[in-house]
Amino acid sequence: MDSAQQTADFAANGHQFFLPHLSIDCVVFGYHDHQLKIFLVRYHGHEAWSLPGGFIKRDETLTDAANRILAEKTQITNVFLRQFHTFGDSPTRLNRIETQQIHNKIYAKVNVAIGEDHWLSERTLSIGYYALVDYHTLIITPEHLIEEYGWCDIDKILPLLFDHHEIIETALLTLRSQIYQLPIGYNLLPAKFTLPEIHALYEAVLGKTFDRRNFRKKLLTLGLVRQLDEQRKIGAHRSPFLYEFDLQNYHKALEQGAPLAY
Amino acid sequence: MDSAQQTADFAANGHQFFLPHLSIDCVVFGYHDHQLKIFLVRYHGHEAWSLPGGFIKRDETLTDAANRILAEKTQITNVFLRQFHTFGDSPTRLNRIETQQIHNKIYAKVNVAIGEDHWLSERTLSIGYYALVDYHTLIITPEHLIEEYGWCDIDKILPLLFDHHEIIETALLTLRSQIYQLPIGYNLLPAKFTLPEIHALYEAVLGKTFDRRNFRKKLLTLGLVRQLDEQRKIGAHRSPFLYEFDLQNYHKALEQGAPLAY
DNA sequence: CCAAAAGTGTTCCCACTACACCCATGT
DNA sequence: ACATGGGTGTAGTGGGAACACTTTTGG
Repeated sequence: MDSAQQTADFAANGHQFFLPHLSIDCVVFGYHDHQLKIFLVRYHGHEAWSLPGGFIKRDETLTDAANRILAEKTQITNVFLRQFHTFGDSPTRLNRIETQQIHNKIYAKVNVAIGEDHWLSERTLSIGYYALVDYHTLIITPEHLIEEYGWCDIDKILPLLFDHHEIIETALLTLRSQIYQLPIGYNLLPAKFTLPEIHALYEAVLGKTFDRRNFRKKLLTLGLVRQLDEQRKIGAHRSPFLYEFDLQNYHKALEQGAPLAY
Repeated sequence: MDSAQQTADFAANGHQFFLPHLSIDCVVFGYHDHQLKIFLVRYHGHEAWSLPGGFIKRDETLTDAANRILAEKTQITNVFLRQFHTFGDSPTRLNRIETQQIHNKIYAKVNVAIGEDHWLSERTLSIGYYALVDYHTLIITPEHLIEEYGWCDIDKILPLLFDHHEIIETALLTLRSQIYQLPIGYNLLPAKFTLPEIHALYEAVLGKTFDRRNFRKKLLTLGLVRQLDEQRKIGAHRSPFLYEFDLQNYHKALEQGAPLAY
């Protein structure tokens, strides 16, 4: 956990180590209980929530920065992480006073006043990345300024700071359009999963329903999954078979594009 | 045309009006003579060519900046212009000395020395936009520092500064993948065009061949084009029919996505 | 035995594919 | 007449879509 001192240092000297005017925001998608979810944080001094994000070090590549920021906030590494859009149109981001006030409230926690000329008050464009992670493997590294964090259902997104609503909206559209060209699932499901599980995942992500039989046929035809000889006990009902991804075919599909479209 | 004085002023004071660390580069696609082409410029002091680009004003939205930069360089407005990726991984861009030297050579033309601490020597990420324009409507506004400019065949791209090769490569991949979801053509062809023309355009963009009959069938089935009652005289051969886009269906397809895939 | 969830096969149809001959025009 | 390029139709097939009953399991 960052100490108050470290946090205050960042506000005072961060501009020496990080590029100003640019940030990275991560839309972390998880999946649980038939619902697509997004990981959000709430900073001190605000009712509104935010996407986890950070700044780019002056001597670090953009890709490295995105992975580092995600790892810092969630301890997740080696994850599906993709840039999807850069945001620089929002009126809030153009307004220095608004930007200053937002940061000022946050840093009040460590008794740092963010003035109008502070580097954090300057206009900042945000480079959006989205990640697909296993809902369960998320380990949070609480930062000093974060009061609360958690998963939020995709259809019950709370009020957000800046243009984070637009960023989530765009990320979701990107995810939905890329799912037609790329297989997903490997990053959102446990290693072994049942057909109803991956079926419900696709329905949750795309927001529509698919025929069970056709869905299975398609996955097997594409060779994306392999049926195992095991079943899962789910209590009072028939035991579903377990499946696993065929990683060879999966990665081939990732590279070449393999529509799982209906 | 920018005067030498204005250009020198930009180098000296540009950082007051523009955001540092960020630029916009435009990949302008045109189409002519069965070839997909890209508009390139060559700066003073360099053999290598560059994409037309520029900086974002401090009080201007990102979208406005992209349109302004394209308009400044090419006089083109109201064009299909889309952000596709932000580049920040290239070693050249991380290397301050290389960046300084490149700018130094350019600005030698106006007798401005770019030092190691000059704002133009700082690390800059580039936001890539691609545009589709009519090859013939391009009117160049020669800038003081530009020695040469012109269209370059997509498969004969010359040596380029920075990571512009990677930017073009990514733009082309984006164009090719989006053509499967979005109709193009309206921005690359004259208002009235023949079937062989749009057919050859698709072949040039996607780098493969399509059956003439199936291609026409698909376009008409989708309702993207309308056959007109006119023909074009093309000299010693049979006169082809003219077609025009059905803008209503065209825009519907742009919003909803309409694969023109084979 | 009942409720809840999972497993499974067939038919239809449309859209993609492949394919070749005739027509118009200018020289 | 001929060379060049443009126009046009049909038949086959494979993949997506629609559709309902049976099996398992625990209570």
